Amino acid sequence: MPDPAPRNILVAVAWPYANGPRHIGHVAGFGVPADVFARYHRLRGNRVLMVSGTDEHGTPIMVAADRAGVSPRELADRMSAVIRNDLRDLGLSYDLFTRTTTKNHHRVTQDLFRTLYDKGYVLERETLGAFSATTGHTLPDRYIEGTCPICGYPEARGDQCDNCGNQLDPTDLIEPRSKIDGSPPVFRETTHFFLDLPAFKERLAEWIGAQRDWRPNVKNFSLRLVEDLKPRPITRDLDWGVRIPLPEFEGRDDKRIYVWFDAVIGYLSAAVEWAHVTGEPDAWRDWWQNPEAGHYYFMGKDNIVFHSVIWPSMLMGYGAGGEVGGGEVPLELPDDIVATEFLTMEGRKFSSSRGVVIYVNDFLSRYDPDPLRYFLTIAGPENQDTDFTWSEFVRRNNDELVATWGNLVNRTLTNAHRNFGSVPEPGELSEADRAVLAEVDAGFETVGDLLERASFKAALGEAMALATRVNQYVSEAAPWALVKDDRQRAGTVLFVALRAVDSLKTLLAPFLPFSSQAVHELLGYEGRLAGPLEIREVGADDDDPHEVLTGDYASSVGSWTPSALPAGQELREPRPLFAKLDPDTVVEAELARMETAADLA
RNA sequence: GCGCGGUGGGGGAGCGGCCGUCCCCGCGAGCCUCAUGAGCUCGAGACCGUGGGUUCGAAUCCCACCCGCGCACCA
Repeated sequence: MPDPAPRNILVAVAWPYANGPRHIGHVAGFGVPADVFARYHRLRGNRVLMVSGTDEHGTPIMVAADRAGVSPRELADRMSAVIRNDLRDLGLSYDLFTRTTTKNHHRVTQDLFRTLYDKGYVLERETLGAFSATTGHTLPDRYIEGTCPICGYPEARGDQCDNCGNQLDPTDLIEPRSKIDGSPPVFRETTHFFLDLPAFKERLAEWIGAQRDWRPNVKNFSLRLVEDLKPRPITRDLDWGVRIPLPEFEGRDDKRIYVWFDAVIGYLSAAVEWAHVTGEPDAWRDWWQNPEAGHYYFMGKDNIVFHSVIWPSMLMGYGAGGEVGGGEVPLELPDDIVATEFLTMEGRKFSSSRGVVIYVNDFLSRYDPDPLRYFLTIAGPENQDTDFTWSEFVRRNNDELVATWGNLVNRTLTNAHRNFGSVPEPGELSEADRAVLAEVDAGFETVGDLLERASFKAALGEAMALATRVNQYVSEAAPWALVKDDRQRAGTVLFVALRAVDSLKTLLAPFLPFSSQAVHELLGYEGRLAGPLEIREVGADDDDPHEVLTGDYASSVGSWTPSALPAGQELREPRPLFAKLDPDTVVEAELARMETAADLA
């Protein structure tokens, strides 16, 4: 297929909040789909910039820090490192995974705030706020509980009563108390800045209405939100967050920018930081100020509003303006907002506090990353909520990954390695030989088209169907029988099968990067398909040293093409790609582990 | 109230005629034996949530109801 000119693709991945380790539901939502998409586009020859980082400001981190007896900064440092390691171990190929506590991020956030303020999109309003009596900080509604004035339920939250379902205001609660320390909250007038969302209503409605490719849930939900927009606060009474860049707030420790506001700006600030780190400080503009670039955002469905309404409003309001933008070309709006539904755990909602959870690092301490990536793609919540069960995980691993793909690789390589030692020299190809190769080659088109459209489940299913197709070919051609009396023909069949496996390795590489690398090596290639990922320290020149997750993926760029495996290439000693799991022991052990955690919680 | 969904035993796709069709499993039978007891072939199994309607024709469009999930000042 003729390749069009390379496109610049921004893969903007939701920022995991650093108040604790992330669980597999989180990475099912933002991480794995985004990584599959980014890896595919690199293979396709496009210039990918995949950015994200840990989201480290706000009340929940202060609360968690308090509980742990450390400062917010210390807690954020600790959790950021844990999350960074988890994402690396899962093989999420960020070009830059940074943090919101960097100088660069604060600078970019302040520029956005300042510019929106100067252009009149920031309003100042008096509101009645709830404060912790002990710390004086803003107490978010969900951290206040008390007796519901409607149904008398004693543990109603400040925003809603879980018993009768009515929306509440924290001032409605009878005997309100802080969920953090039990003290009664103090209500008082406070001044905050608000983002004037209604100012963008018409432009948002027109822009969202014109979208053709968004998933229906995202588009309809967003259109509905736009009908009823209210100004939204962008500051809080805290001392942990980005400082408000206005003269009257200089040196003041009582107000900060609201964490959600700085978190969404991370997509931009991380791109700016990436450009700085790579030594081409303006390179980020190739994505952000380039109308030809594609901007793709990945998140769980609970985050849609920020990406389809609020962040676009901020971008529209900022326009070309500000110190960072430079005043000439407006910043690009999202092209697609890929929101994933929710994953549940053995029929229950994930809940860290109730022990219904499986953390990424815990999972990866016992199982390999590719089976998890496989499960989360083939059985994940792409279009509707789905349930993670251990028995289904084991089944998918054993009956699909091991039996179809792992076995194909193993039987093909074993036959070839044992009988020939290297890729056999083929004779003339038969019709069946050419047919199977043509079908696999066509996969680069079909799987690629599905990936373009973010249909990950279908794309992986298609690639797996091709593996089944090659299994059929191998069964029919039976090279193990041929080798006894027609060595030439056996060699031809194995040559065809090896080429098919080599192509499938590429087709599966976005989904299963670790095992595709293994196949690459077994086939006798040197070097890496992509990566490796690395954690390294940057920012020393800016007096702001911090660790980031990054990697060099240049080797994979443009290799989305059918195999050209040369005859004569030495094969390595085959070994199984995936571990088969014992259903009984795994399911029993994991369910017991979950029950123990739930009992402790 | 609004949005998304409800498809053989499990999980999904299909979203006006080719459809009760397709995919991954499970189940039954057979073939093969190179391969991690893996692979290949054939078969049984469904009132497409329920009730209405539109249409020459509906899983697919409309209405009502039932069930599940979600719904911004939480991050």
